[in-house]
Amino acid sequence: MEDLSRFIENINHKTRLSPENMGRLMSAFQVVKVKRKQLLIQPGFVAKYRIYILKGAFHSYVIDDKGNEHTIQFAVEDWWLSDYNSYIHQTPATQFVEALENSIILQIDHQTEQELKDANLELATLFRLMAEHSAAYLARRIVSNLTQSAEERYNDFVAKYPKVVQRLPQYALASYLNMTREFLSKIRNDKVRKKVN
Amino acid sequence: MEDLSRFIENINHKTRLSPENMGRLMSAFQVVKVKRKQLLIQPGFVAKYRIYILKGAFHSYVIDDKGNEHTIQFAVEDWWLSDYNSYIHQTPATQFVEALENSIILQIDHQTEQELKDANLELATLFRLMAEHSAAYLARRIVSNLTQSAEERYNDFVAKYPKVVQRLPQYALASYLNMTREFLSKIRNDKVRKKVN
DNA sequence: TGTTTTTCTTAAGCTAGTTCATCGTTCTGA
DNA sequence: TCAGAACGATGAACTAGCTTAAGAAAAACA
Repeated sequence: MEDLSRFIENINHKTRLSPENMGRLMSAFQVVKVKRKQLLIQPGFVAKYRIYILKGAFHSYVIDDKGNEHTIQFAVEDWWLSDYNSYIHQTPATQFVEALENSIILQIDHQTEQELKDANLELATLFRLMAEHSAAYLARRIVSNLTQSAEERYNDFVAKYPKVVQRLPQYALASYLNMTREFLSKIRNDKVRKKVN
Repeated sequence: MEDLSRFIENINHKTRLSPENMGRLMSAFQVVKVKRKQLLIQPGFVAKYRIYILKGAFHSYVIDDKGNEHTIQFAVEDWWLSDYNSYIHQTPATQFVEALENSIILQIDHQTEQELKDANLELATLFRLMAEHSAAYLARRIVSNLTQSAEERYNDFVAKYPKVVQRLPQYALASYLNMTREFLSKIRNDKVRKKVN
């Protein structure tokens, strides 16, 4: 049996649910084990699930016309993840969602989520807050992309998620930060050299 | 009196409201006239209003450490606008929201919106859908920034919003598309030359 | 445990996009 | 209606970040 205390805390941190609603919510999710490199979402298929990570790490990415991979999003323990456009609008996905480690997730399918949203005000509020927080987070990321240099974006990411950085493959972090892996390698090693001198 | 038919349509397009809820929603907004160059939101102040544009055009922008202006968002007729982080979390804004033309807007203040969200499921659903659509839109923009070249971003913008382009100052569009005004000027004129040949 | 595959580093050459400076044009507000 | 300010075009010099290539290190897995 998995430990769901942090999941419950995550929900309660957004809005207080009655015991009945919390129970209803909990039973709407199913626990799934996922092997490293396994794909949860693939371009062309509609994203059926919204995912919460109990253990492990994922990234979502697209592959552009030239065949280059671009990481759109990371997620580790206690983060939510999906192909947002595909899940919300129930249209074919454009992103891959892939496990970076052997992982354990909770997933809720779109239909069930819809029923919860329509069930009562408390549950509707929960999902409204999730969407609002997502939008606010994405807006901050756009500002960062428009205003910061590659090195600043890297420094900020390290400052914000020092533990996460060590678990991510460098090529995925580089493309998430909108630079090549080679350039990220250079930034990191220039930094080390400065410290030594 | 302003014509609110397109506003009503905008709402109905998201979710069907009962006549009572539509009335309640409508009376929560106030009509405001705004002069060109007037600021609706300024860094340091909490964004009090969510804005719907009846007539006119706005952009939101930040000013970075070096004093450079970066347009974050445009909005014309029938678009919604605010400093999303500031409005949702009621924290001090980081963005300016400025009228590009003499405009007429509808605005709802955060407190009133909160009351509507808490009033009943139908209104809660409306605001949930607005947040979900915002998040999905922002996610698409992030993908575009990560995968496209400057010229591709420009071409896509023109293809999507051909009418809007003509109303925007070029320097604002350039920074929205994450390039300098000079480079956008070059892209445009290279394009003209190609057509001539 | 060894071998295969994936990831990371380094460096040289390159280019998409920037910076700076100047000039012509178009607003705009009094 | 006109003077000042804001905006856009252009070109030359520059640079942040990319490409390519090849070897070293690390991780995966049989």
